[in-house]
Amino acid sequence: MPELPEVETIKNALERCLAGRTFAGVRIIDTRPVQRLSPEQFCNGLVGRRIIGLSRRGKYLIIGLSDGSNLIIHLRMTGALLWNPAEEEPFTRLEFFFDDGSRLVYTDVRRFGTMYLVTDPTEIVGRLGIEPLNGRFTAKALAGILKSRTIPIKSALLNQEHIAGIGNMYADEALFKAKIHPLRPAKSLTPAETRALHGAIREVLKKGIRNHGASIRNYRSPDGKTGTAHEEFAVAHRDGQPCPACGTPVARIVVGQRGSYFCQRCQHYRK
DNA sequence: CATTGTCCCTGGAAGC
DNA sequence: TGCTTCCAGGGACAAT
Repeated sequence: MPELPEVETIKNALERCLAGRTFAGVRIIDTRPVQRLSPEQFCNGLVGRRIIGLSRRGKYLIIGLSDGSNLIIHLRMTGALLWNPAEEEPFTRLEFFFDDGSRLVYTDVRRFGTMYLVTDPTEIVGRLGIEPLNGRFTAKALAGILKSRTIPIKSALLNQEHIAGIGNMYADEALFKAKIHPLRPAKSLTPAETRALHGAIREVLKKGIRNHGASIRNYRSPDGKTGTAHEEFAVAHRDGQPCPACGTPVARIVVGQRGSYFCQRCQHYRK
């Protein structure tokens, strides 16, 4: 499941592949991912445009084009972008062809992924909250986000309108690192806990990027490889395995309809 | 406004 | 072995 570190990894890899290339064609096998535009409008808007640069906002990948428009892609759960795959990829939904004969293949088993072609990116990403790796995301900023909210802290971290890019895996990892129970009301965190969580969020995301993302399910980087971040997860998707800190088996509960992994001992429910 | 619930989608796992 | 049912989950949207 691509979250911030996975999308950042994809962006970095695709930058090297795509920079300066011009779209020569688009093959839409499944129209579902293409939002707002007809397949014809989508193709016509891309063909002939050169790629200026790539960026990321939350879990969205933004590909800037020479005419000022932007191709914005969200991979949701199982979307993947593969650069010049050697073999035919299963679940291919769409293919982009470039002027030099290279191609970018979009696969998505569950067909939840979306793509947009817009002039103004804020149309799509304008509602997103603060970037957690931006310097403006301080412990104080986090405190401001949490102070009035009664929802479980885990749910608050997953709300993209508060903080952009944290998904299920990294929320669990950050809460473990800060020793906070996922069900604690967001507003109940002490200043010390808020500072710990702020640092933990930044650390787990940076570590995820260093390890080129986590491959819990279908995530692959554009070269087809899997990341290694999941190998160093403490609790995420590790129910029953020993907590790296105390050895207690990792527990799984459901918080806001999402499976949540944590250590009942290290993340004891206080207050 | 804040919060909760439903839906989308499909392969793989679990159950019978 | 083979069929059926359940589950995962980001985010849009509706309901409360």
